[in-house]
Amino acid sequence: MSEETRISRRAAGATAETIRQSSASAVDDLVAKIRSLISDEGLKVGDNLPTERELCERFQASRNTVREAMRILKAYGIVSVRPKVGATIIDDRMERALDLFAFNTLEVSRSTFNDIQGFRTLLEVASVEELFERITQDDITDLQRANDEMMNAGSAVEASEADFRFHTRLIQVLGNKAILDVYKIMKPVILKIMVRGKTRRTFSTTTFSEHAAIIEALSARDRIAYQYRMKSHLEAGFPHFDE
Amino acid sequence: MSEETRISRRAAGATAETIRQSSASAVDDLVAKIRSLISDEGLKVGDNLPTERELCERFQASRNTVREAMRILKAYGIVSVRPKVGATIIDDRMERALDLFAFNTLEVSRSTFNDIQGFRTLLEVASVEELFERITQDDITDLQRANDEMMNAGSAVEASEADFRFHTRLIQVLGNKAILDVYKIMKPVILKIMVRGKTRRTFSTTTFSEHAAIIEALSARDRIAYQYRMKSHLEAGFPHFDE
DNA sequence: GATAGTCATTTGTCCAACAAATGGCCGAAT
DNA sequence: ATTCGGCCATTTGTTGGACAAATGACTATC
Repeated sequence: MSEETRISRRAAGATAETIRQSSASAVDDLVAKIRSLISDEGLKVGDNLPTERELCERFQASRNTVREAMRILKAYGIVSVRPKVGATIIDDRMERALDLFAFNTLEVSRSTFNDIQGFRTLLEVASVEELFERITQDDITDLQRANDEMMNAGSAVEASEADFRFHTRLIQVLGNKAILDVYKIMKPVILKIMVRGKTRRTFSTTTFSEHAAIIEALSARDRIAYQYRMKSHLEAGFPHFDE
Repeated sequence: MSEETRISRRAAGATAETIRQSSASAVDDLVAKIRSLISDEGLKVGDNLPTERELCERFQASRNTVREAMRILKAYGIVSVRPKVGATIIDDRMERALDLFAFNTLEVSRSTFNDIQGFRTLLEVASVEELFERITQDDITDLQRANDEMMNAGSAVEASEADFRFHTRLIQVLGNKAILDVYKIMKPVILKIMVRGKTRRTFSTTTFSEHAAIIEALSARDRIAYQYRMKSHLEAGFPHFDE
């Protein structure tokens, strides 16, 4: 490296130092600056940030620094970055916040079972009005397919995956991203609950007909039957968790 | 750059490709690998990760890739990085989850508002049976206290905190930890929704009487009145989010 | 008009160097 | 012997530059 280049680099560093908003690192400053940029320019979900190289110029930072800042914004669910397209503003903060809890899957205790199944009862049974208001024939077809896949699964684990897919598909009908995210986050625990005390055979007999009965109630637009059958279905695993 | 260096780089890239766990980016893979490392080695809070350069060697990645991965882990509240000391394992995930929404840059979008309030309607309105089954005089007393505190709050922010306390106390009646945790995670978003289009005065007039009416319905064990009033209360902020 | 190919742009990864921070070591002063 | 200050080695922080890979846009061809 030539001497003059080194000097100019040092000078650039000193300049950045004086401009620096806080005493934090250059990356953290950059995150703050990009945040300001978003609010100052009034950027909304769907809009694009400047390219990385433009951000380098604008804020006098190297591209690696910009990239580390972008990684933070990505981790926060603020932007989605794609090659050629650039950084698009999104709002996945809720999903990210919930993600943080999916890190550890501990043993499922009786009380955890009660809490999770109680939660699911609220989401899948108490939501009956919204559910019946929105459900279409396509939804019912998908539910039937998931149930068939569960019956034909090769193992208990595969079957429980299909079982979960059935319930997720039902939640999806509500059209509420926050609820769907929460449901997905609970997946590891729900899977554990599903396989507990069951064999591959149980899925293709008992569980399959319970699902079929639920689908039938949905088709017939029979709220009472739906609520009764879903509630019973969710309580079915209860005896396996006495502790 | 010499020709042989270029070739070796290309070869290294190919090797990484074959080893790569998923089809995701090298950084995402590295995050997964470091997480595996943490659980495989049984590392606990307070322990240190290998240095960045050691991670480079171990996982055949460049230092920039390692650093971007570390930024993600930092953003997730899994590690704390200090010069000379290195990356120490921490557990700030809960705190980080709450921080996510304090990220003021992004306004609460209309769709987020709809999702969150829809979720809350499910939790606070559709849970009416369970709620009325469990609620005691002590619960009602606490609700009244929270409502009084909201009226006497010194600022809109303080009032919204009390407002949130009121609703959290209600959720608490359900006795379901999973639901309560999820509600707490949503706190920052809910707070934003609460202050939207409101002044300190609004809290001590409109919001206060809405809460009072809800408490009255709870005391009178009037399910229908409770559901109607809570639903209206949750929908009150709706006009402020037309976009 | 549809389609396959190329081209340019943008992100993704790598490398090498130096700056800055800091824990630990060593020596001097008391 | 102990304490304090300064030096040193180690580690993270930042920079610049190069090339690979992905992909949207444009163009030529049929």
